[in-house]
Amino acid sequence: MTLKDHLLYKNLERVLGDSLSEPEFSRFLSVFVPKSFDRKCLLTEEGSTCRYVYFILSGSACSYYVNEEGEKHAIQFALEGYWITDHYSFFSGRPGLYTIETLEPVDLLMINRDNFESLCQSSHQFEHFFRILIQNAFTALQYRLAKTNAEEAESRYVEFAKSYPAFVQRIPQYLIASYLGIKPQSLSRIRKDLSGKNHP
Amino acid sequence: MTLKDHLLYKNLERVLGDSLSEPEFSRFLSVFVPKSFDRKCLLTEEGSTCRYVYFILSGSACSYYVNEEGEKHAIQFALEGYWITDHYSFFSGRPGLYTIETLEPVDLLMINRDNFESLCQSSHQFEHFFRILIQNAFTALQYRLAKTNAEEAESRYVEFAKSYPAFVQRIPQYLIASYLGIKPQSLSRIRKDLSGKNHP
DNA sequence: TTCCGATCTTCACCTATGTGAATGAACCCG
DNA sequence: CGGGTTCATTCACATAGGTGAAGATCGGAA
Repeated sequence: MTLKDHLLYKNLERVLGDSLSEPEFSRFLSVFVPKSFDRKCLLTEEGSTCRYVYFILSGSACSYYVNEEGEKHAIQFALEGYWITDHYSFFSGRPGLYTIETLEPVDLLMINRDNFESLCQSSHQFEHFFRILIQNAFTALQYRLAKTNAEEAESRYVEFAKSYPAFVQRIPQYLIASYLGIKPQSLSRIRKDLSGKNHP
Repeated sequence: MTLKDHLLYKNLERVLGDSLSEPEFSRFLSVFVPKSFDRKCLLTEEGSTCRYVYFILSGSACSYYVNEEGEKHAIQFALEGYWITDHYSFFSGRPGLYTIETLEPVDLLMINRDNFESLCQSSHQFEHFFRILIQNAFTALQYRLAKTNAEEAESRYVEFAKSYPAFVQRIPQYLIASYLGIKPQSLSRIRKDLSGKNHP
């Protein structure tokens, strides 16, 4: 089990290739703090500043927006190997818009704003990594929004289930429903209709 | 009229501050190609690779997704001082998902992928700029998606009109409707209801 | 094992938004 | 000018998805 087997190393390697030296990665890793949480813990809460970016090593978490009716609307799901934070709050320092909650017991690595910005300032390579990371996230989010506005709930669910089968297994359906912009009862109805279509 | 009055300089300055020297900016500017378009020109088209990132100097443009029914769904509007591209296609080199069309006659600057990537590789400062740029775009997009899923059409329109009054002036309503995820007739109805509320 | 809270399903009914068509206003471009 | 195209508005009606309530299921805590 070397440094290069680290889940975080593999994550960086996917963008930086093998130009990432072990000592450099070691420096990168050293500014992250490891921590574990039970399920149903809040990593950050709407209204409070979100002080960390989290990298999930095991377990799962979810960020969500709560509207005036108190309904949770999932923004992002994170399994092992995923990054998650309240970008708005983390980068602006302002009170958070979203809440991040663990869905399963979680092991993670966290980095605060100062360390994040010094990593980026001290190393062009790390800044490049985070540029690509957020660029990919942006691309995926834009596609999701296009589909949300252009397609019906049923086809959004079908595409979601096909693209993220692991989420369907591990994330409660009422959160998946909110991620798709519908109510749990509607998702239930859609799944019933679909099972009828698959076994006619 | 010096270099520092350039709309693009001001755009960079907002992120980089005055650490951006004139010679550095000059080098940045030199890899952009200026071009003008009439209204209703396609800068890039669904199915073709999007070869450029565009920076609008004057006029307006819109990127949109076309679903199977042939309906246009606005992704982004761009006025002077805005950046626009098909991120997916530009960065992956794959056939585009979106179409970008000018809404008014446009003057713009365009940069291709090779020049974009060499700028980022040759200068930590420029890579930093684009990291922040996309990070801000991501943050705004995430908020928009949260609102799309959590709020009704009327309040989405009210917030949109308040946040982007210039868009309401210059962008056709059927595109604003599609941006909000509704039909033009529904936006028309919403505006009628709102005018009733404002003048009771 | 039993109980309790959390989640999922189903149903009957409701409403926000979609649909299709008709009309009129605005605006190019000849 | 003038006629065609594009866009906004309105209306009557249709429907996808929401609502509220009632059970059904299931897993964890005692």
